[in-house]
Amino acid sequence: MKRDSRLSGVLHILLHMARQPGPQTSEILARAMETNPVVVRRLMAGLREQGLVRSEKGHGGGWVIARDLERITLRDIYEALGQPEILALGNRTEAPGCLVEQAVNAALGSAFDEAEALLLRRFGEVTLAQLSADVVAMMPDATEAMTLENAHEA
Amino acid sequence: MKRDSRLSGVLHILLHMARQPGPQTSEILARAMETNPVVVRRLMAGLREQGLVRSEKGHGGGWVIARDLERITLRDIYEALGQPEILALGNRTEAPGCLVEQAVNAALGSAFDEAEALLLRRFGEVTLAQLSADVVAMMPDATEAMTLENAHEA
DNA sequence: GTTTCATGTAACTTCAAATGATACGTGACT
DNA sequence: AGTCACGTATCATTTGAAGTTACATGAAAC
Repeated sequence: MKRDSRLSGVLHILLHMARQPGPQTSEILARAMETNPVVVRRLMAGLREQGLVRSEKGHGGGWVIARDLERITLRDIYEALGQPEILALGNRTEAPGCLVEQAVNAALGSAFDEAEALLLRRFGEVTLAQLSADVVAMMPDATEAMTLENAHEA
Repeated sequence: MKRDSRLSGVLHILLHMARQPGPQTSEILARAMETNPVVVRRLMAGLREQGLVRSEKGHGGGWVIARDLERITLRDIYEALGQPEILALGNRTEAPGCLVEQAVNAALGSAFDEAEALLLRRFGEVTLAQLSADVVAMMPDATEAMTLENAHEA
């Protein structure tokens, strides 16, 4: 099964936006992601509804982050994406009549729930500001002037 | 995408087998699972290779559990299934050149790894014997004589 | 006001992997 | 020999993400 990379993708977009002043177009962001502008808009639509970003049409339009980076957690973003399925594993039947299957569901279900809860807790602890600082920390001095245009040329 | 229910399914099969003496055919087990005998054989193939179950052809043939229930953990079974993907979420690119994406991968990746490790640890702590005891504990006295044939009629 | 730019969205295609089903071969028991 | 049951290849179905095309809407530039 192909893994859902929407969270990964949208974080990539947001961190690039955070490093650039002014609005960024879907076109530019899509090039950075090596994908399609429509994919970018689709990803960002949920974030806009939650007030995390704003978009403007026409000349000089594009996307801007609408909240302090310190006040946006990965969990906020995850939820704005519509809370995609976290686990690839699941129970066969949700409400089985068979007692055996009920016992299986109970055992697996609690393990699944714990793993999901752990991940969501982690997401809630990480802000965009931290991630953005991580990027700077990873940069050799020479690349601190890295721009959106050359970031993906290597 | 649809969640992978192989672990759930194979546990259901094994617990039914544990409650019945003698070999069970794929045909019988498939009826209990409301699926196809071929699906059962496919699920069980990995378990056989790991020595968790044995199969015999011909008259009187079928599947039997080949190890003490106390000595089979959910993790053993998970691994016998070929260690299916646990998380539905993942990184967009595995080895990105872009520093921004590297930072995203590092942050998400460690959270993903922790969640997977938690689930695998849980799996390692649960044995088939415990699950089988859970089933009995869930049964009203009247149903303790439940058989494979009537377990799914309700 | 018309052109240009950029988003908003619907509709379609592609892709991957589990699941389901059919068919046929192999080996074992009667 | 015949029947039973597993072993396995092959194909169809299903589901949702991802990619693409097309066109409408609205804003700025001219």
